[in-house]
Amino acid sequence: MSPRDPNPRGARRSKDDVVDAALVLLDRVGLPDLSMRRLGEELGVQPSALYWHVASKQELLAQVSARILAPVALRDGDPDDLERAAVTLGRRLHDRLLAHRDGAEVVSSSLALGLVASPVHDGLRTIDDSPAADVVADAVTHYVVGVTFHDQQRRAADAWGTAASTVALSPESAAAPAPDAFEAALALIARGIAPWRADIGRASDAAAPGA
Amino acid sequence: MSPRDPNPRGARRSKDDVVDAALVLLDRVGLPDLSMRRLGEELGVQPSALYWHVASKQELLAQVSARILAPVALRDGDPDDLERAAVTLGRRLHDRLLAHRDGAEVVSSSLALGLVASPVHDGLRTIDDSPAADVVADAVTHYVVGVTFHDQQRRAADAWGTAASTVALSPESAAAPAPDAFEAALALIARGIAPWRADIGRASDAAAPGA
DNA sequence: ACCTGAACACCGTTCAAGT
DNA sequence: ACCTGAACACCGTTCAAGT
Repeated sequence: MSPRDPNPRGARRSKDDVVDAALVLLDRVGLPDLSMRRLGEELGVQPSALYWHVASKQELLAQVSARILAPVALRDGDPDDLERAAVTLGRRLHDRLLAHRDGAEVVSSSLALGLVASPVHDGLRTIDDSPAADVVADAVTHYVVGVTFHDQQRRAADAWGTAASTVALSPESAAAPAPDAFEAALALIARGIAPWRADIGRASDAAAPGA
Repeated sequence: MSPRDPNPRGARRSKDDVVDAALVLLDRVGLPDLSMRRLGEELGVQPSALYWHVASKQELLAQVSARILAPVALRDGDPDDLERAAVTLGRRLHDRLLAHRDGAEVVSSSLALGLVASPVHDGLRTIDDSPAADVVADAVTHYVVGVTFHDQQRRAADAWGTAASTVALSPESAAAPAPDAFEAALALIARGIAPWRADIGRASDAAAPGA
């Protein structure tokens, strides 16, 4: 019951245990309160012990990001044209980010640091190996992550009274677009970019001359 | 010359001085090293003195964000149709974020917390007061901020060797789209969404029944 | 009006040493 | 192989008190 010493006998932890605990703790306390010390406490271990399992907090968060993103991957039965696959992956990414507290912020920085692979890019590349796939993936990923990050931060701020400052807020906090606006924008981004295969980025070196 | 006591006589600081110094320090050391203690040192003042000028570090960063974003605003001579104005503002936002170290990260969180106004939203709303303007502004803002954040983080990581981990990187670090791809994507996002005025978000309450 | 000094309650990370 | 204990070098913020 007590948070200290939940593992009184030799029961050692694996790296997976550490990542699991981090994800659970993230959902309970949020990213700002997810510290190595707090996580150690949760696992009944000194903070320094965590550094046997992971090289740094950033690496730990990258593992957490990978867990969050795993179900986004393209699967059997998904559309196989660029435009519709982009919408499917974007919607799935959105769902996954919303499924965990501060999910968008955690994933955003792991993605930016290149410590986790982007499932949208990976998925769309299997459908279309032209540079257009990356451009669509960029647009969809940044839109979805941006909207979700904004949304989650606002919720957190509203919850803990940080709101009402420089910017005049409408009562409902003006936040994210309504669900149908999100869906519509996602579809339009994909529709706007996907069909456009002209020489987007001849800057890429001669990689796939045949395609 | 010495960083301590550059203000030996009574010379007191204004809030503007503090924000100015924060922006200069940001450019020199980057966001991770921009601490209240370091900033106090730079101003020849105890860290606690800063709290007379700003309520919190977050508020300080919001002021810094406002300075960064100020020149993005729509001005005379700018296009007055939604699609072209969106591209102009997006390009301008990109330039401003790139003009300061970690600009995208600083602005991103101030924007998400609602502590600074979005110049893209404000600008486009003067052109078109339908909900479509907000949807275009969302897409453009999140795309530009996302791409720039990604780009700046990768540069920083590459510079200080954090790269080469989980994800296989191409030698050139695969980073942001080539400049022309960025331009193209921005144009396509605007072109994809702007013309689409159908009932995006009837969720918004009856605000502008005539328009 | 603006600032000092001291304190509170924290951080991530390293590293010798233990089992 | 996995962990402890102690330390290093920091954080943001508060608050009485000074001028």
